[in-house]
Amino acid sequence: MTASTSVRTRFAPSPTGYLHIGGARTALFAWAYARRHGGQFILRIEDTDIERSTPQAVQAILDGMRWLGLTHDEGPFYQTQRMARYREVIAQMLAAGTAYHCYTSKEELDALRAEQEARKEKPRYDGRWRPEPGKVLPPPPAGVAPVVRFRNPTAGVVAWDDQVKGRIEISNAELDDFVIARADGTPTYNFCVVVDDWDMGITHVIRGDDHVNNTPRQINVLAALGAAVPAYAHLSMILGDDGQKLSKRRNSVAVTDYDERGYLPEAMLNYLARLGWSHGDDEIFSLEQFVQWFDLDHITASAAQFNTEKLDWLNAHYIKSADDGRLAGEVASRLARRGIDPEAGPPLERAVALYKDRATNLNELADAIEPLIVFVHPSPELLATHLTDAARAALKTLRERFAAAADWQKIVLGPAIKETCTAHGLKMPQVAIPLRVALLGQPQSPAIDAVVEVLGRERVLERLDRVL
RNA sequence: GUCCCUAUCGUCUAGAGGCCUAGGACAAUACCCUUUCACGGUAUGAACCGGGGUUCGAAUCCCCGUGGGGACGCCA
Repeated sequence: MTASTSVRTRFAPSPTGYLHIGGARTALFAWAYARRHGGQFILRIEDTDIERSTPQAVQAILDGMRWLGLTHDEGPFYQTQRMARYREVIAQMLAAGTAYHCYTSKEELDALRAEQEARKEKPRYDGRWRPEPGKVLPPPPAGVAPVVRFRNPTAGVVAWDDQVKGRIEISNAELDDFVIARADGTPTYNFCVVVDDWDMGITHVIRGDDHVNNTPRQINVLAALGAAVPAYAHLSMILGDDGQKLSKRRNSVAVTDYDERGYLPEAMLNYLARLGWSHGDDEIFSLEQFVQWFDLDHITASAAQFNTEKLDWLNAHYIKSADDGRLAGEVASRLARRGIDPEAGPPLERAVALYKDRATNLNELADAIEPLIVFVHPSPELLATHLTDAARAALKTLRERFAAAADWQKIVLGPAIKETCTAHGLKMPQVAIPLRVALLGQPQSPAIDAVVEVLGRERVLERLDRVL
């Protein structure tokens, strides 16, 4: 393996809510890129907005990352713990003249913005406190704490080769001198990101599409600092199932909601990997395979709509191929949450093996297995349609055969059912369906001999006695 | 309003000028398998946003529209 220059990527959520689907995919791609190149993946918590950031949200993000198995190599770093560093850089910039104090009040700014909007112009700071050669600045108003603004270049263009979107060029004339430190001295987001990416040696910034417009500003600050400019890859957003922006009202946005809803993390990972990225016609692949294949060249530039049906399909696939012991554990905890003792029924591993081919999620699997544990007395309707006199007679015969069966195994139970059919002049479904109804309270189940076997003799006889 | 991004089946996508009468997958439909329901298998229908260029040739390149998204904060 060629020791490539060490790649360093980061995931930098702000802890104002849960780890949502879009964030999870961003994290996955940044993580995979670092893994692919034997680099480092850094987790950074952007909590400078103290009003909205909460420790619970930090924990929720950590939980989501852990559920997906996206482990970081460094961090988590917290921006609130790096304030001294930001202040230091701001002082340097002030001294170097790449930043300056601005005393414009919020009211003045509002008025300026209103004027510009009235003139149908793009609202922006007009540079009234920006020092220029030969320009005489007014004396600072007394008692006004200034903000610090970045002295953005006025000429030329900022350009970068976005790894997803291609070359993007923005004229400096479009950019204004943005605030890097508030009047109270705290640094702002666009500034912190730059210092952090610089200090942390980030080589590839893989982040959401919504940051494209911040990129030219960040590049300018990086240049003012004499820092190297990382590569940028902007991922387009993920839309909800309905084609609308993801919203907490309509969609499950927290990635851990999917855990609760019975999805396996590998299904989620596979789905997310394939949403906005492709490797030819490949649809199903492991995380390991994904890491080997992942590259920035095959990321889609346009927004993608989340499709629960496809996620369901992948989830069903991964459930089918999952280890029975693991599934039994998942089902046991889900049953326990419903107040059902998972030990009270047949061995869960055997039940899971019987049902896992037909479930699209773990909750459905638990639903299917529940009647093996808790007897569901058939409804009067089911009794009336299925437990006809002929069926009852056959089931009575069957009960005796089951009671006398030498061996409680499919190979003897299956023939016992078949022979009972013949003896009563009935077709297989005419006995099998009433038997399902009697045993499980429902007319559908996996192969009836297998169900009878897993249920065990005692339960089968007891349930037959209760119904007949 | 200004700037930026974006546009292939219902959905996710393949496609980087001829391999495309556009491929795969989910979903849909039909059939097969079957001891019911599923699973599985097979098959079918389904798309290059519109208009101009460039070229011998365009889904692929350029321009203009249109649609969608984003940004324009002492939010992140």
